[in-house]
Amino acid sequence: MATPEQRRQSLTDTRRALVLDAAREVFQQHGLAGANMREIARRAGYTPGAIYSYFDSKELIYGALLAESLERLNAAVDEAVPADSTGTTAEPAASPAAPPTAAPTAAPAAELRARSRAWFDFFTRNPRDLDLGFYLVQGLAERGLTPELNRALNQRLHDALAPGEQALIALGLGADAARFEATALFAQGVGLLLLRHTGRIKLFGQDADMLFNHYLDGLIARLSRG
Amino acid sequence: MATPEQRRQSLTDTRRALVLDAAREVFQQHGLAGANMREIARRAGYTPGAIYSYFDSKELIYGALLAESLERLNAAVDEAVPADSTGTTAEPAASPAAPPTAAPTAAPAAELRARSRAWFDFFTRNPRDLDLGFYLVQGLAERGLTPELNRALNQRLHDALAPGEQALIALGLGADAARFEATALFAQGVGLLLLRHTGRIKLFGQDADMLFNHYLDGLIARLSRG
Amino acid sequence: MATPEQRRQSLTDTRRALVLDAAREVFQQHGLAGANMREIARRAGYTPGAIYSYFDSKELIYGALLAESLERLNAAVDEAVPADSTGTTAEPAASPAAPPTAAPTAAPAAELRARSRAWFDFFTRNPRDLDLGFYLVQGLAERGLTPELNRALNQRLHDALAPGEQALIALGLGADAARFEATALFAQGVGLLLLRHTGRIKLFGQDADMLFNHYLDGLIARLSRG
Amino acid sequence: MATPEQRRQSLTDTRRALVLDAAREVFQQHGLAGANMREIARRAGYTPGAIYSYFDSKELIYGALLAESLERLNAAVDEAVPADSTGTTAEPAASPAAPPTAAPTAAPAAELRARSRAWFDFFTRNPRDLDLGFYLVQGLAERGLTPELNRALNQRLHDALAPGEQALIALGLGADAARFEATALFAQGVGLLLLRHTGRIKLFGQDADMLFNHYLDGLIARLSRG
DNA sequence: CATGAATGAGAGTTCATTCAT
DNA sequence: GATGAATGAACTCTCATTCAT
Repeated sequence: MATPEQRRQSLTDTRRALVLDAAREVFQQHGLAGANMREIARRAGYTPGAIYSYFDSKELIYGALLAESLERLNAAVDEAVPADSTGTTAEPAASPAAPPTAAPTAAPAAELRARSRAWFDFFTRNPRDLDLGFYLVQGLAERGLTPELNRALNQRLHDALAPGEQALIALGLGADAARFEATALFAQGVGLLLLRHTGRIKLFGQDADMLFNHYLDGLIARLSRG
Repeated sequence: MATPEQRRQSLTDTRRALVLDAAREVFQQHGLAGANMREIARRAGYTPGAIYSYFDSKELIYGALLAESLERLNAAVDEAVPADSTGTTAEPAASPAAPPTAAPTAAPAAELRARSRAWFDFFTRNPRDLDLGFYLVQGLAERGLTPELNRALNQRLHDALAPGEQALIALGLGADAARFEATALFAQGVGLLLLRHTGRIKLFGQDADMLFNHYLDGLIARLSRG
Repeated sequence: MATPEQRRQSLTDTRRALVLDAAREVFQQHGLAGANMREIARRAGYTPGAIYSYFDSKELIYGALLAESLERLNAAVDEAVPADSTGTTAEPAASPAAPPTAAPTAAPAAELRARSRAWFDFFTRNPRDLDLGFYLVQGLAERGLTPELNRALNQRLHDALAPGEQALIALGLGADAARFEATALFAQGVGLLLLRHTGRIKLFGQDADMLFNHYLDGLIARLSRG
Repeated sequence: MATPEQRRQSLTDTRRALVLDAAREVFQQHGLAGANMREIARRAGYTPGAIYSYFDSKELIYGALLAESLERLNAAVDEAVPADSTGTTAEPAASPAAPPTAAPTAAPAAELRARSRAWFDFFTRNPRDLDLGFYLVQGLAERGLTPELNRALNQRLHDALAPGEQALIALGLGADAARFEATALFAQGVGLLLLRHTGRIKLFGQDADMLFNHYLDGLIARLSRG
C-alpha cells in the first residue's frame, strides 16, 4: 500500500524521468553546446519554468544525466556474459532485479574480455555518454555538482570497472597489480574511444576495436604466461 | 636591415601574438566554454573590436591557438634526446635550424622512450593543450576551420608521433606493425592523460606517469624478445 | 465564452501588436536605417530579449509591419465610395465584415476615381508606408522574408489595385488594356507620391494631388471619348 | 602655366576622384547598406584614414557621388539627339566641349521624346543612381549635406529636365502648362522606374519601357491635337 | 598626405533563470 | 505544480571615425 506521500513522490519521479529523457534526446541530437532549457522543456512537454520544479539548474540536469548514464553503463557491464561461456544461458535482460553477478563465473580470461568489451562497446554505441563522462564533469565538479554527487558518480564509474578487476584477480594477480592493470586497460580503452570519437584514429589508419582486442589479447597472454 | 614594411609586419606579428597569449590565458583559466572575446580583448589590453584586426573570428583564434600548440608539441618532441644516450651532448635549444633528427640516433629503444615521453610530458605540463588538441577540433572542423587548416593541423599532430614510429621500425617492426603499435601507444598515453586531467585516475589510486612508463617498458620488452 | 487558451492567445496577440506599434513608431521617426531592436523594445516597454518572443528576427518585424500596412491599404481602398455616388450612405468603417464591394457599384468613372484616390490618399497620409511598400521589400525578399510571405504581400498590393482595374473594365476596356492602364495609373501615383515624399515636387512648384487628379481626369476623358 | 598651388589642387582633385570612383564601384556592387569605408578605401588603394583627407564623412562621399551622378545624368540628356532628326549627324560623344545644346533643334515632338527617354534610359542603365537620387537624399538633407549642396543638387536635377520642358513650350504650351506637364511626365517615368527597380512591375505583367513610350505618345498626340 | 591600429558605441541575437498568475 | 512572459546579462561581430606616427 502506497501512502499519498509515496504516490506523490512516485509521480514526481516519473515526471523527473520525463525531463531527463527529453534532456538526453536534446543532448544526443545537439550536443553539449546546442542543448538549451527551452528545447529540453519543449521536448518534455513542459514550459521552461516547469523544469525548475525538478532540477534547480541546467547543470544539475547534466549531473543527473551523467548519473543515469553511469547506471546504464553498469547495467551493460553487469549483463555482459562471456561469449565462450559454458552452457549457462544468459539471464533475461528484463530481470534486472536478479543481479547477473550472482551467476556462476566463466573462465576468468573470458570474463575479463566480456566485462571489458562491455564498457568499451557501451561507449562505442553511445558516444555522447563519453562526452558526458569526460567533458562535462570537469566543469561541473567546480560549480554545478555537489561533492556528494560527484563522489557518488565516481563510485559508479568505479563499479563499472570492478568486474574486470575481479577477473584479473581470478587470473592470478594480487589486488594492487589487478588495480594497476585494470587502470591501464581502462586508459587504453578511453584513449581509443577518444581517438575514434574525435576522428583522430583515421589519421593513423587504424581501427579502435581491433586495437582494443589486441590489447586484451596481449594482456591475457601475458598473464597466462607469467 | 629591416624595411619599414618588415618592421610593421613584425609589430603586427607581435601584437597578434599578444592576442594569442591573452586567448591562451583566458582559455587556460576559464576553459573553452568560459572564454569570450571581451575577456580576451581585456586581457590583451584591447577593446573587443580591435581583436578583429588580428583574427576574423573567435574560432580562428582557437585555430591559431591549436596550431601554435602543435608547434610547441613538435618542438618538444624534436628536442627530446634519449637520457641514456651516448656522449653526444644535447643540441642547444636555440638552434632549431639543426634538427635533432640529424644527430646520430641513440639506441632505438631509448629513442622510442624519449620521443614518447616527450609528447606525454608536454601534455602533462600543458593539460589545456590536451583540451585544445582533442576536444576543440571537433567543433571547429565543422564550421570554423577551413579544411586546409584542419588538414595541416592533423599533419602536425601526426608529425609529433612520427619519430616514435620510426624508432619502432628501427626496433625491427614493419611499417604497418609500427603504425599499429604507435597508435596503441598514443591511445594509452592519451587515455592516461585524460584520466589524470579529469581527476579520474585518483579514483584508482594510480599514477599516470608510472603507468605510461610501464606500458613503454612492456612494449620494448616485447619487441626485443620477439 | 473564451477558453483560457483563447484568452491567452488574445493577450499574446495584443502584446505582439504592441511591439508592432512600437516598431512602427520607431520606423516612422528614425526610418529604416535608424530603427533598431533596442529602441523598438524600449518603446514597447520591453527588454530587447523579450521582443524575440513575438518575432524571430528584426526582418520579420518589418515583414509584419508591411503586411499590416497592406491590410490598412486594402481597407482604405475597400471603404472608398464614390463621392458623387447615389444616395447610398457610406458604410460605417466599423463594419469591415460587410465588404463594400458587395454594394451596388457607382458609375464606373466615379468608381475609378474613388478607388484610385483611396490608395493615393492612403500613402499621402502615411508616407512611411510608402517606404515600407517599395523600399523595404527589396532587401527583405533576398533574405528575411520567406517566398510565401513575399508572394502573399505582393498579392495584397495587387488586391488594392484590383478595384480600379475592374472599374476600367466597366468603362469599356478589355482585360489587357485595363491592366495596362491600371499600371500606368499606379506608376503615375507612385511617382507623384515619391516626388512629394522626397521634397522634389517643390522643385517644380507643383502639387501632387492636383497632378494626380489631372491624370485621372485625362484618363477618364480619354476612355469616354474612345 | 600652372602655379604650384594649382598643381597641388589638381593632384588633390585627381585623388578625390579616385576615391569617388572606388565609392561608386562599392556602392554599385554592395548597395547602400553593404558599402563601408574600409572597402571604399581598399578599392581606392588607400587606407581608411586617408579617405578623410578628401571627405569629412561617409555621407559627404555619397553627396559627392550623387552630385557626380547628376552630372552624368545631365550629360546623357544633353547628348540626347532625336532619332528621327534631320540629316544632322550625331555629335561624337568624345567632344563634350561642344555642347549638343548648340545643335539645330529637331522637331519639338522628337526633341521631347529624345530628351525624356534620355533620363529614363539613364536610370534604366544605372539603377543604383536611382537609389542615390531618391533614397539617399532624404536622410542626407537632414544631417549630412549642407543646404547649399542640397540646393545645387536640386538645380542639377532640374537642369536635366529643362530640355524636355523647353520642347513642351516649343510644342505650344505656356510656361506654366509646360512645367505642369514636365512634372507629370517625370512622375510617370519615376514611378515606372521604381516599379521596375523594385520588381513590382512584374506583378502586373507590364513593361516599363513600353508604358513610358505610350505615355509619351499620348502626351504628344494630346498636344498636337489641342 | 598617408598610415593603420585602435576606439567606442552599437548592432542583432541567445538563454538560463525568475516570478506573478 | 505549471505557466510563459519577461528579465538581464552576455554573446560575437561591425564600422565610422580618430590620431600618433
